[in-house]
Amino acid sequence: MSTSYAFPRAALTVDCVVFGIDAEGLQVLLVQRELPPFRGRWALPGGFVRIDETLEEAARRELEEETGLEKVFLEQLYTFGALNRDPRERVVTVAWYALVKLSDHRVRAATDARATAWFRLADKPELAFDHDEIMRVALERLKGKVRYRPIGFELLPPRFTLPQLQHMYEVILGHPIDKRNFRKKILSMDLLEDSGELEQNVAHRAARLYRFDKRKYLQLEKAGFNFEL
Amino acid sequence: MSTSYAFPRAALTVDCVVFGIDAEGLQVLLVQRELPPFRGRWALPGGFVRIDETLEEAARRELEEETGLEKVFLEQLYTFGALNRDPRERVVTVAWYALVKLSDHRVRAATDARATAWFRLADKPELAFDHDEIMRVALERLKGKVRYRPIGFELLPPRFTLPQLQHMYEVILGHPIDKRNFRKKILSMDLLEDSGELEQNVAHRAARLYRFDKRKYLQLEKAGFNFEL
DNA sequence: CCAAAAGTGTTTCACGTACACCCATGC
DNA sequence: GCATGGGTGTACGTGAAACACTTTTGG
Repeated sequence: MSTSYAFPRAALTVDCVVFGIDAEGLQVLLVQRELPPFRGRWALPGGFVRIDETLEEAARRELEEETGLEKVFLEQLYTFGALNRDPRERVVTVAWYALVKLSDHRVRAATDARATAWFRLADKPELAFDHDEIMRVALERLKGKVRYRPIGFELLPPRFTLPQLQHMYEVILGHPIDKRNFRKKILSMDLLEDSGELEQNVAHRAARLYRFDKRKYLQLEKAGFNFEL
Repeated sequence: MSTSYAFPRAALTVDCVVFGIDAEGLQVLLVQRELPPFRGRWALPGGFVRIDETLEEAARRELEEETGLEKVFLEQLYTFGALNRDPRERVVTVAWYALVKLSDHRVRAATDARATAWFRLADKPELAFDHDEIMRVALERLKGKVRYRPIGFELLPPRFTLPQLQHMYEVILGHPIDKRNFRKKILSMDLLEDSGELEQNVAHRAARLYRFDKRKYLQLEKAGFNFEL
């Protein structure tokens, strides 16, 4: 590093890939651009990093401003710095991915009037900038990480059934899982607490509701335990 | 994103954690700072990103300028943006980690006269800025990734012995590995090509030299194969 | 011939995988 | 009573882990 830096500087932004899940599969939260470039196109929520906020603060602020989401699970994904990823000027973006409980956020609740919507991955439109590429990387990361870290629970409500949990893994990993083997494995980790209650309003036998015991997971992790599949 | 960006901008840098390995264990390549802040302290090689180069180009350029290293294995690590990580002003750094074949780079070969040196992880000095933190994250990443991606070969010469390979894993993972089980497993992957030649100048039975067959690995990977431990 | 490290097989046990039927509920 | 999905157990095979001695080479 040299002492001063009188050269032109790249602009710095954050962008967030927000995943949710429901019976139809994985969904992403997008916002519609009101201004050029890519006016009217859908894009990842995001924006410029202010000089007095950290990268994570910027990501959370933009999420809140553009989509109304707060206190979501958020992890840094990758930083994209291709020269012409923004047609206006040099912009480097630090991308993040977020996992939210879709049931809590079905309805738009942002403070401004910007259009935001959930899209199924399958019928998502072509996005502005290099946001399709960012989404691809985010999905890859999610697929990889969900198998060895218990982050999938962030996509489910606080109490969930084993079929819901299994469905979440099937959707993300992209292949069916044997029901008995899945239950055996996940229950053998001893990380799920039986809430004692049952699903309501289903037209068939009601499933038990479980809670993920994060406290116990963190203890086991310290002791060398590794969550897997 | 808004249209223009008249606000003060953070400066953007890259920093590289360069790992090498030898009989004594893992080593990191550091450069000594010639200018304030942290004048005289050791730091990760790195520097400002130019407006007309990508992040990876910047990382490779700085590596070459400061340490003479070229064409090394390089992957993005994480982007650090704490508010006061640089005492002068707001600086966001995109950190990378590199794996090099130490044997090729024992000797300093950079074009400028800056002091650079390899340090064993154990007796590395306290670094400038938040570079200790960056190194910690890099080491964690290396430990995690070496088990499920064949990146460890980047630390070894093109032809290496099985004891060398095993030693590399023992050093990075931090625990001893059973020789017979290790050989059985690594050879069963069918990714090592026997060069037909033997180690030279050793005071004991010479070991066979193998090559990692990257071509075959890439094929198998496409077919769904997963490297593991 | 001694030191030092390379190389080699087998047994055991745990875990992953495959697989089919009964149960509870709402309509 | 029937449709729908929830819930359960076992047998088999593969692969991880534990473990000790012989071989080669240089000094």
